[in-house]
Amino acid sequence: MTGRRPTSFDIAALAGVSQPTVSRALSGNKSVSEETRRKVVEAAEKLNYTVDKYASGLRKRTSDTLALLFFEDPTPDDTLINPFYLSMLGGIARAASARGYDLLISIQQLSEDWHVDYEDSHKADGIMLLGYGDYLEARPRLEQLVQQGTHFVRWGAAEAGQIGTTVGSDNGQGGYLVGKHLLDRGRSKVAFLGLSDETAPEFLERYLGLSRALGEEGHEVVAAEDAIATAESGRNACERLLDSGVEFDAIFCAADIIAIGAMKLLSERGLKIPDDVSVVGFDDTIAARMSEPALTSVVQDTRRAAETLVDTLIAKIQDAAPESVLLPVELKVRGSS
Amino acid sequence: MTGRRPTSFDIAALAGVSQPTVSRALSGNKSVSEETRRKVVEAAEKLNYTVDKYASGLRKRTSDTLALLFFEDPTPDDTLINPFYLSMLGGIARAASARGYDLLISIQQLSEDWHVDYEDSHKADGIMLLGYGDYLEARPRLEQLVQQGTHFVRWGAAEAGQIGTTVGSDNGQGGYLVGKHLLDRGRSKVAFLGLSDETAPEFLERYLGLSRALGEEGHEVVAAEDAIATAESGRNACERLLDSGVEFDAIFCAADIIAIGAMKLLSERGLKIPDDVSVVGFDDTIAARMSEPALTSVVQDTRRAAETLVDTLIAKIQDAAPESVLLPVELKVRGSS
DNA sequence: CTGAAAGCGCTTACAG
DNA sequence: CTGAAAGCGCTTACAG
Repeated sequence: MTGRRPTSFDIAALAGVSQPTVSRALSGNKSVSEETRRKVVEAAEKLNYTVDKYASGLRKRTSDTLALLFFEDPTPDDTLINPFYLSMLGGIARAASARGYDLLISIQQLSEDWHVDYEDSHKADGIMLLGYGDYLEARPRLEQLVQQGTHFVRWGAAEAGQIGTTVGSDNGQGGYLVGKHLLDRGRSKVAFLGLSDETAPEFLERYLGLSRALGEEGHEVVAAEDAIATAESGRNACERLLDSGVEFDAIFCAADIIAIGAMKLLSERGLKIPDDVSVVGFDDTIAARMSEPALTSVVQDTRRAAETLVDTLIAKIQDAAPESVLLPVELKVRGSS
Repeated sequence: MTGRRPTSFDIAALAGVSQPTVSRALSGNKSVSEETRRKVVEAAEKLNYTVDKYASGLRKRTSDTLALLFFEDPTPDDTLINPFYLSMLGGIARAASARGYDLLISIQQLSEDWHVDYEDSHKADGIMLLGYGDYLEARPRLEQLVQQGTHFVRWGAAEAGQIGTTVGSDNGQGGYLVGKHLLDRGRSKVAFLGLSDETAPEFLERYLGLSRALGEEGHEVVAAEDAIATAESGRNACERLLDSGVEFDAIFCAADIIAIGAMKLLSERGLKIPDDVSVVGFDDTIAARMSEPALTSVVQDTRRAAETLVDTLIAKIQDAAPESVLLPVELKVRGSS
């Protein structure tokens, strides 16, 4: 550091006003005259002054910071964050910044004691939870957050009975669109790769949506193999599906990354996509668009999702008690179906 | 929010000691007796107390926070961060956390006035710069950082003449390994997709490494088409390459994501990979491993890169003046070559 | 090994 | 519209 940082007293001296006036001028306080504000801003620029976040945070009792907690999928091999969550990062960072908040990031294991951090130690005014998978395991912790009055918003399944405020895509509608589309294409023996129980509520909603669409035409899901959001897991699930001998003419994967693994196995086994099997994913990631053939997928509006998440959290911080939000999705049909 | 947060005075009262002793006990100060520390820790746990980051930061004049600045590639269409940088995020977050630092994130446009932030306003003790592409444009800003005494470490090209401390992969060695490998496979008419000028020093190093390997056998790069790190750009560059009529039997793409786009175009044009054209990428992303055929690529050790970046920055913060670091790379041969 | 005192750099009533 | 005063919750010399 070239000398010490300038403080508001240095600015005050240079501008010929008192120190509190510097604070008022720079925070946009209405009562400061334009003339005074101009002098202060000029002095601040000259000395390259910025308000000390820690002093200001201590006094105001707010941090102007949001925390983003990524929860890792419990992958056996490596520690991986679902690419879709990662793709939301940019939008969240931008949205937070546009609204005057800094963004603190942390990667968490579901097993860790994450509830006592961040807002408790006054690092953030509120918390966003992303990629939180296992509903049952985390339930007590979410309840504790609610009880402590912590401001938080969860990304994920937004169905009734969820704890706290949630922002998420309309997963049920997504699954339903996929079912309708496959039926349109003359495919009625649809298998599902993903989790279809309460441990992964988003995947479950997608499954139920598919099931509903098929049911309307008198069909049902012919098979469901468990897969978590990794290509490896998708590949293995697809292998179990093939080995089970169940007949199918389409596969709906609960995430693109699962579909990527499944498609790779299918082509290794000599199956043609979409002639022998239609494949559909969810998330519309880059990998999906670039696969061969390009993957039909359910699009979530990442930018809007990110903004909604941030805005909802800020509303909570301001005690506005916002509702949970369900964002519309869209089906993007490509070569794989 | 259930009442006000407890302070160190509350803990002191409960533990029957003075407030400074609470601070000492919790910060691990050696002079506190074990007996006293135990009482304090017990009281702190009982009241769910954590040290206020803002008060502590103000007093200590350090923030125990690192800032990570992502620079977006100037994509024409959408705002995208190179997937490779995103893949480093997890490792960086974990490494920072393991060393007792919080991590602040920001997405930046190269054009913005990013130097006056973060350390200036005392939000972070140091800054990591990732995905910084245009060397020439950013040079004056980096020089200003150095001049201001800001603690920062850059990820990227680590060749001589770079400003400040840099941590990066041995891109030259990577390009060289690719050249050798292609020659081994009997391919000598190698085209390059990426940038091969100073605006993208990492890409340039990869290009030069390839060129050196080919040169040792009396060959040279047959063509170089500009591409930035997006699939779209890779596709376009590959199209220009094909349309140029230049003969080639291999393509080295400066990033996997470029290769993904190029491979897609090649197969649309009916070219077989690797029979007609070998394709090699750089970064070893998931998309590369999952493409059809799987992409030969240069592997950067992401975890080690992330840890080295964080450790180097912490060393700088502690005024240890660390050297720039060049990390070894490895070639992962797969079906595409 | 522990306590009393000072002060980090701000913001916000309180006066005028 | 502006200034003098107090205080946010800690950490760190300074004593003892």
